[in-house]
Amino acid sequence: MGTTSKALTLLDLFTRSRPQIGLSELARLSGTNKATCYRLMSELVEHGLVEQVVSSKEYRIGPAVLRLAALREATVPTREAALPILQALAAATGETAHMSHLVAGQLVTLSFAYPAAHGMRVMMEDADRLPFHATSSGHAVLGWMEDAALARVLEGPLATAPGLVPVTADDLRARVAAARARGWAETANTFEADVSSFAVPLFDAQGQVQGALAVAAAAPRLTDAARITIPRQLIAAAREIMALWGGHPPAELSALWRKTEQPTEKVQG
Amino acid sequence: MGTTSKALTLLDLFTRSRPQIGLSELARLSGTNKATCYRLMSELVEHGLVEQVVSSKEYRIGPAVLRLAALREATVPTREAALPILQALAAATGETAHMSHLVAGQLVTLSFAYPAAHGMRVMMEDADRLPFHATSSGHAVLGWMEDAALARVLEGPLATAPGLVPVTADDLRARVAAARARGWAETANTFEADVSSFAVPLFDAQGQVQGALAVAAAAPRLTDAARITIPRQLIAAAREIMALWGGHPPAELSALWRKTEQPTEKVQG
DNA sequence: CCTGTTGGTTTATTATGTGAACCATCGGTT
DNA sequence: AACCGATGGTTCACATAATAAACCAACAGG
Repeated sequence: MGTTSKALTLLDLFTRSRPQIGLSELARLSGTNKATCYRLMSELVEHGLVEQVVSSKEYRIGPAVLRLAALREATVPTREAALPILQALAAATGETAHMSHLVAGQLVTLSFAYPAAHGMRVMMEDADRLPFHATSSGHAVLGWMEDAALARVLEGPLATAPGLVPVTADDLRARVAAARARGWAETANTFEADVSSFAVPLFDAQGQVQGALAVAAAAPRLTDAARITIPRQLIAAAREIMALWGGHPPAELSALWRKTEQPTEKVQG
Repeated sequence: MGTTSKALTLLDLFTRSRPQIGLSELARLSGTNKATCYRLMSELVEHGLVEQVVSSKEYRIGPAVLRLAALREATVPTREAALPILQALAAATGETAHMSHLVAGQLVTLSFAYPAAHGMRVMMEDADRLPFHATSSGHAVLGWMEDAALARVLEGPLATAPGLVPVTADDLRARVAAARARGWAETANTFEADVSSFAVPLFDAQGQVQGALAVAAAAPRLTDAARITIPRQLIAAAREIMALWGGHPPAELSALWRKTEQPTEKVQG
């Protein structure tokens, strides 16, 4: 592995639940030598990608990423442009909507919107990685990635939090297949308790999966009617978002979506 | 120089005006070998910090920075928290307000706000680096950094755009000294034509300069009254922003600011 | 006063990154 | 078509730069 990759791997260790990390812990987590780790972090600090808290000497993500992010949004406005659509989706469904992106093989929630309607909401945190195996977004994207992607996930841990629905390998394969066959994915109580989640994949101009659009609904108030309308609203919103990007779903998915949107029409050979 | 630093230097080449760069040009700009450059970029791509446009093969900033930026804002909400204050400042002054941060020795505009009032506005672009020598923000921060910082700037080019006020070395020294002596900086026609700019430095909890808060006013409509009120409004807003961060100006600056805010009171020994 | 932390530094060893030269491909000119 | 000057990408001998282990000073708790 290249040295640069090692340094960048260190960045991946910073998460929402672990935003500041000391040198020793960082070395432990990354499996690198402390001296190595120190040097790498020093270089990251030098460029502002990471900064060191003066009091505790812990490291945390630095201000340079803000410039890069602003520049990214200026060149490829994926996030900001999609936000209004996300908000409309949240308003229409009355549930939390969120969009996640496939970055470096991981699924990262980058934007979300809450409905104004209900007091109870499914809360989301951005900048968090979603596990492929336990989220509808994960299933939705896996359905349209190379088979190797699913294989990689199956090699990893498939644990769900205690009290939630466990996911076995066969289970996951079936869920991903179902997501592909149906055009959208649905999960319940796999990632968060009492949350039912619906998701569709998002594609770029090259027809590559880029991420997923999802609605996370409070299970107790999920009606049968909502079970039918939410996928339709998801599909409509996904189309809007992809239109912004110049992306489009593969023909196969497009056909599935049309069936979902117009369930009364029979497909005519 | 470490390999990681070289890779990160490549990231710095992407700017607002040059958001996508091909391999050869990147190697030229960075002064590295093409093969080296290729390998470094490949590693950056692998981690999503950079992505390659499929059609042109050019590189651009990748989606991974969005996660990092969201994480940064979640850990240290400098930008988002200050935004309302910035907007209030823009509204109060009727001019464009912007905040820039000192990151890795460079001054980067990270947020700005426009006034609703006037049709004519000084436009800003975020994620752009401000030249120290030609901006009031630059003078403001240089006044409170180590002398070496000013020395470094004096070593570099002091050019201004054609038609604008040129800045000599002595000039710059005098301007920085004035900014320090007065507690705020003021420039006219050095960075943009017909723009007068006012700025104050911002400090963190350790008393280190972190950036600058500035108001960029359209010179034609700048009244004598505004010349007096804008610095006061800047100071008030800077105090608010620093309060959010837990920062505070050094005692010397604090005293200067008090004099500016209450110009009628005589300082009593 | 011992023990286990922490962040940080030094060293010889060696793995890693490097630059020059090379290829294949593209788009425009002659 | 043949040529030119670009481009992105690859190869390989060589030297620089990264590494791991051991060490240090400082701190906290028992």
